[in-house]
Amino acid sequence: MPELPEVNTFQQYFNKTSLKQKIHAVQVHDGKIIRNVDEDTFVEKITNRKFVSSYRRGKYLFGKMDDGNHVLFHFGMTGDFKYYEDEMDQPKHERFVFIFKNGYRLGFDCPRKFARILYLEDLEKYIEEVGLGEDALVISEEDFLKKMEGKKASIKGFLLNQKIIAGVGNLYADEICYQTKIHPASKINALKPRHKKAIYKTMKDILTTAVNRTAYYKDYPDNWFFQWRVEGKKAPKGKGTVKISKVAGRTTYYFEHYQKLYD
DNA sequence: TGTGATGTTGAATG
DNA sequence: GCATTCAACATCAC
Repeated sequence: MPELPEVNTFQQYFNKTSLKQKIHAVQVHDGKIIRNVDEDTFVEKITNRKFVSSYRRGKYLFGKMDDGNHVLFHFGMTGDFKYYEDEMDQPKHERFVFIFKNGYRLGFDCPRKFARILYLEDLEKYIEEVGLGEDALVISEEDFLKKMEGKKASIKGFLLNQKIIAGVGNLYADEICYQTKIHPASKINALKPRHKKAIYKTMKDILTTAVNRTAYYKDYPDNWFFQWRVEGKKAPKGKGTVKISKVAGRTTYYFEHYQKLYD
């Protein structure tokens, strides 16, 4: 489930469990998700190092090691960390694991192998190459509005584009559209300034709330859209029923008439 | 059994 | 060249 709030929770978990401990060994069970170096290099570069800090930008989490190099964790759709001691607790789809000197392990679990792990010697260069946008919780309103200038794409496509702003994924994009009463297929160039400002503010509010609640869906406010992600489900107060369609190539849920289409 | 799923990429399209 | 869309990636659950 890793969008910005989830990755933020992973980061806290990583910081709490895995910083400042010497990495005694690295075991790779399936090297396919390590994208830029081979397994042996990965193991060699990380063994005997320790993580000293972490940096999150959007859905990307960078672990900084004591030699200044980084490991990038991108969780794809199903990536997850698990810190454990007993080998019996190894997650089912663990792809690699860091074994610390104290005997504990940080496993990287990922059923679908959409995650990508990179060993990086130049963090800035990598971010530049990928063209990764500013973090959705960091970007200023001014910059956000500037990014919208001249864009004709759907608002949902805009929010999902990690090169523009980093961190919003499919579920939170739908949530933002719902809370601003804007149809996700609305064109950016058809939106009024007040709509654009509302989208910015709502995005920040939603992400901040989600982060504060550790991305735990069950703790989200009752009036959020998450619970309505069921096609045909009836909503109270004349919002109609939930519609499902494809916008920007992704499955999209919304209230057809309640959320106005600007085209 | 077939279909689609919280993400990203590079190729294809307009 | 630019902005945008789409199929592909690998596996599991319904």
